[in-house]
Amino acid sequence: MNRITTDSSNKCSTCVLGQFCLPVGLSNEDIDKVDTLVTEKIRLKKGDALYRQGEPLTAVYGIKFGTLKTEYALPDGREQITGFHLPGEMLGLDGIGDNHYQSNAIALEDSEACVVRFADFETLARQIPSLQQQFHRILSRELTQDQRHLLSLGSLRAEERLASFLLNLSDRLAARGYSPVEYHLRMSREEIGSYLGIQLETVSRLFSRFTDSGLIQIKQRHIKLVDMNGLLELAGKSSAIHCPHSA
Amino acid sequence: MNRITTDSSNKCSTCVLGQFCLPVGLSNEDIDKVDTLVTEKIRLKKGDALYRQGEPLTAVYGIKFGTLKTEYALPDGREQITGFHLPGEMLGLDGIGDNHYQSNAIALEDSEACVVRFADFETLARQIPSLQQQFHRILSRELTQDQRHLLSLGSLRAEERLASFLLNLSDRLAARGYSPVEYHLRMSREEIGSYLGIQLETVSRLFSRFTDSGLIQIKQRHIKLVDMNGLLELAGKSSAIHCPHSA
DNA sequence: CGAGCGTTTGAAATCGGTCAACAGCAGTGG
DNA sequence: CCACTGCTGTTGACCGATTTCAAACGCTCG
Repeated sequence: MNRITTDSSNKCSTCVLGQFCLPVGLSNEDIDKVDTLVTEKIRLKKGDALYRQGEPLTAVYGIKFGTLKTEYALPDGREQITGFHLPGEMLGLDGIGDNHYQSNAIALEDSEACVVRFADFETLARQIPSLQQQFHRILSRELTQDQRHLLSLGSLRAEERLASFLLNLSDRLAARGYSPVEYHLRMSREEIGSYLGIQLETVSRLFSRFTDSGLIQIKQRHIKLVDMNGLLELAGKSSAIHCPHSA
Repeated sequence: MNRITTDSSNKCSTCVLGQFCLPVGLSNEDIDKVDTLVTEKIRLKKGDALYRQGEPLTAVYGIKFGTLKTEYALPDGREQITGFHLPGEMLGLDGIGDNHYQSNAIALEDSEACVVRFADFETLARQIPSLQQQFHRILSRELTQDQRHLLSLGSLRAEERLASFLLNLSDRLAARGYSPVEYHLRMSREEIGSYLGIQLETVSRLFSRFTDSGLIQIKQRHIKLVDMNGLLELAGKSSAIHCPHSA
């Protein structure tokens, strides 16, 4: 991981991710102020940590590009992946509570994160109401996302969990301009399993089953959602656990 | 449920829950300002909803006394309880993201909640840095709490989940001045099961097993934690999923 | 006192986990 | 260019924790 200073071509004011990230709803003038806050970026290679459990919080982060996972590790070796994070999403928010990050954030591919120095950010948020509001919305949606995840782990069967996971990814990628039906899984079967509270073998078996049922095609980590309605019926026989999210 | 106007004897400035709620870290002068914001309370009878999924958000709430649960309902009838909430904790935060509450908040016993009109709150938070900071901390801790819950549902066995649930309650009650070893469960076996992602029969069986092992004594919903260390070992063979929380 | 939950307990069924073998592909170095 | 090695993913067989189904009990509240 290495820190780089943001050059002028690389500011929030020109970032296409503005619609997902902090600048939502800000005037150009206000975005310029945010630019003064975000003067640094961190480049991560696959496997690098953006931050680790226990480190003091100095900043929160916006993902510029790439994919990260956040995970909790238990002393006995087990670990739980609590989220996969795409460009425009914010990371490090769980560290605000006691000024130390609560989880590890690890890059699943080469990635880059914008550094938002948190103390400065709070000051600026007091001056720009819509920045403050957007930050509250982001935190709140993070809560909603986690609660949907809880619903998945607590109430759905393995099959349903995997289907809604695939649809959730699909939606989030689509919102970012990627194909909703065909994409690359940046995470291993084991990581998917951890996220969904099932074993990697079960993930693999389900992928095979979904393929046999004509729901998906999958080759390595390249997946194609063939029968969206079928997946929807599996996942959300119930509700749209996968749908809204980052606005 | 009925709304009542806060009388002067019932303000944040005199509330013993200040140490858990919004006023943490505020000067007396600033707390007075918060008082002007919280002019109303809602009294709930057991079973009443403080808010329901889909209702527009107008306020967030601080629990004055009582116990609430928050739950997600799936169209097919299944539901997931995402949290049990004690005095001093804030509710409704998941509604900030899109201005509509995402879950139902239901009283498990007669309870009372302080109404924090959200728009006014954001305005005041811009004027009082430590209020803003405390709000961020509360949101962030809520995230941490949910992530611990995810860890529980995703990585622990039924036995471990129940043990850490009991210890988590114990800690939170202790922080509020109640006995950490003996308390009243406000929720049914079914609600515990929903929260932990297991069936009510499993909860019941585990209580019996814990009793036989000399870990607890339980009569109806009155529970006594006899062997804390034993429970700790079960729950947190791994880590202290139950420990920190609301500061 | 009776109705109706909520809870306990047992027995049978099952989903998913565990263990194990193997296949596929990627990277390394001869 | 081709073994060699290691990691990731697939598949099978068996096992077991938890669920499901069912029956009975005992509070609690009208």
